[in-house]
Amino acid sequence: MAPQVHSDRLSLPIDDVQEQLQEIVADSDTCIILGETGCGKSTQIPQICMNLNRPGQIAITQPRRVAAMSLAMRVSDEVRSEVGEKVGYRVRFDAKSCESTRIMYMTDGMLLREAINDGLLQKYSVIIVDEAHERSLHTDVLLYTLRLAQRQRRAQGMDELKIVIMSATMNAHLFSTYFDNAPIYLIKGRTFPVEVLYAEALDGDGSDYLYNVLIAILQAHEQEPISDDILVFLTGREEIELTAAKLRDLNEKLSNKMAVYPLYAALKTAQQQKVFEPAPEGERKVILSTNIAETSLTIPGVRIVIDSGKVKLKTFTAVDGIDVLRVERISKAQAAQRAGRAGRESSGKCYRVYSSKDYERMKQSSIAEILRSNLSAVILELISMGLKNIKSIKLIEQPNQEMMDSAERQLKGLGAVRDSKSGKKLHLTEQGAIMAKFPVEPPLSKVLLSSSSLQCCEEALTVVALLSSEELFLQSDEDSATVTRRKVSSTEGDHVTMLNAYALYKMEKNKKTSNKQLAAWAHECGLNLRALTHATKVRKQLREIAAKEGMTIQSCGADRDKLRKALSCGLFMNACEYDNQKDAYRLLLSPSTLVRIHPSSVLARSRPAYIVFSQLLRTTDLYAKDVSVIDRSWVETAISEFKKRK
DNA sequence: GAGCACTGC
Repeated sequence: MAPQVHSDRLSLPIDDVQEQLQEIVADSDTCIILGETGCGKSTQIPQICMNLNRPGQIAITQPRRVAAMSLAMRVSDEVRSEVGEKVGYRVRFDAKSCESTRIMYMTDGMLLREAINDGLLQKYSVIIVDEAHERSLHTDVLLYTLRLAQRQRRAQGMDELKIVIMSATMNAHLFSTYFDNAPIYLIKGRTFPVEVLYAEALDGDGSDYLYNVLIAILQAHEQEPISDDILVFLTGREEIELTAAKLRDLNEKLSNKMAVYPLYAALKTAQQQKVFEPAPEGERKVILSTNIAETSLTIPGVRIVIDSGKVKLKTFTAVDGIDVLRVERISKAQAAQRAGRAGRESSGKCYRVYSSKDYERMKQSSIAEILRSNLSAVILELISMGLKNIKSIKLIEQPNQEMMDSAERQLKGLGAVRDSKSGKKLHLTEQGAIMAKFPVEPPLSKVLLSSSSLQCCEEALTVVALLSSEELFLQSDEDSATVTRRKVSSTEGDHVTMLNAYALYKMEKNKKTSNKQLAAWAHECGLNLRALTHATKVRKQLREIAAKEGMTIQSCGADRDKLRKALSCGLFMNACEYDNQKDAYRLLLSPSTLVRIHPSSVLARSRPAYIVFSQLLRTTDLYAKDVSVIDRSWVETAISEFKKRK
């Protein structure tokens, strides 16, 4: 029986194939469903699965929170119940569900967390992985754990775990191969044609793309109907603000005006929301965006896309353990995704600010996140799920051996895992088991763990929560911000400075000022309120885990040495010694690496003999971010033991 | 004295 289609929802391409889909899902333990944006798969497939009437919940995962929540609301409407009843959602810090919830929308990271407690995912009969083509780190790791869970449940004669993978029509063979040649079913999409135009004259010229993009904007503005909004893809905040300023200048001389809107994640929420408002009468909306507009935000009214062909990408290099952030060429798949943003509501146009030959030279698809990330958290999670032999890990695309070794080395150094007597297997240590419970990078879990015995857990929780959030201090020229910065600054380093700023925020919040007043206060102080509220939630979650794991939660009061000792325990691999001759720092574990303190640090102008930092990033130079002064003796033992093992 | 793309637990 085909599910009932309510008359108050618009017809979808998927409606014509409901019965075939139900058959496919019923007949195969794993299947791949391909469909372009707008075909209705994210709302309809879970309902089709529900009609199979199997016991257990149906989970459908999304890479982003907002998508999980809004899809749950839409489908609740369709089945005529309130969110949290038949259809619910679960994301970090927020959930709506009850005993009788059948369909659960959730982030893939959330399901992965659940898998740490129950590797067999027994409460679910069907798990649908949506947007699998995005290949987020969480999606890829989840696919691996699902494959394991399905096999183990089968081997133990338990209820079958049905897996449905949903993806756009790219690299489908990867998913199919990974799941024993699972059948692929294609749903036709409903998108509008987008005309693609190349800048052939720019063949091979990558030198001044920003200037070329500016010209393309002006050209499009001159030629295209004024009612068509323009979405421009650039790489980062700095060039977006620069281009915005130039366009506003040029505007003075134009008869048809442009309304320019910058758009990037670090932008204040209120300013982000401006892109959804209509432009002033008679003006054309021009949105200058990072790739936040590629998937996370859809802006209505866009009919013209201008694509720089560039993206800023972070890549982890295993040999030296350094994250590199740099501007790179996008892939063909990414170019298609960007162009597609012009055809959401009607036909559109995409100006590519590069030649068709340059396009041909692009990679077919982008390098998946799992191939360019530090894998220590992933490996720790898998080991805590019961995996003993990390050589047996088979991800959908396998990171190279250096990446795996680097993760193993880091985890051993932190005391989270150790070799078995035979040397073939890895054992989770007692510490490691607790570390895996915290949703933070392993070095930071180690900081938390160490803080328990060093009697400074309250402080460590705050610092780790802040390190898991956005940048705390905003760049601000206002005097009031400089005053605040000076007030909270500590000669002990950035971590204690963050702690002081957080204390200031808590004091202000206790005055019970309204949210509006709090925002005004934060702006005045040059503090990022979004970071502070997020850190507050993270801190609460971490504190609950710490309590549950039986850790001692105490405050060190004014004795911040204890906090810096705890930081040293988790971050000892990032300990540095000052080199007078080079006027730079050398990593104790890799003395040939020269590091500088990032100019945003409170220690940028001082030269303490020994430091630890929480992040190393190569941009124009190799910079240590979030730096604390330490005593060499605090890291001595850990360093020498690490060297011995090597 | 330089700027951190984007998600997520």
